[in-house]
Amino acid sequence: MPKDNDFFSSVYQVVRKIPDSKVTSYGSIAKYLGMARSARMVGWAMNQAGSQIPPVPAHRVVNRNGLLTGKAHFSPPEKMERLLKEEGVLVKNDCIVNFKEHFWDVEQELSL
DNA sequence: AGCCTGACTTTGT
DNA sequence: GACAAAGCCAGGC
Repeated sequence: MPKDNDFFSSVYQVVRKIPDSKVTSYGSIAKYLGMARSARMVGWAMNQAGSQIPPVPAHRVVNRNGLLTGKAHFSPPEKMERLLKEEGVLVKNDCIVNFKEHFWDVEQELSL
């Protein structure tokens, strides 16, 4: 799957560029890649993130509401918010506190 | 081929 | 402000 791998690789690269204590949304990544209407594909890509080398910090990717929608897909679901807390991101009730402050806009940070 | 599901987002009621 | 529906692409059955 070389062709599709390119899209996934792009997602992984962007996610890896996310600095500590920062998070982003699937939509931002998708839009940056030109698939603004396919945020789900980003999530699907994250599904393979665990199989990628090096591993992708998928815990820094959340939905538009700052909700840890993908935490259930982690090895232990608690690992996601634990990692976020370790990086300085407060998580409460599976939601990121001060999400907009921790939000890392791909298009903005990468100077699109 | 057809239908259903999914780590999303936006819009309309 | 909350809930429902639609749009989107890919994969599994």
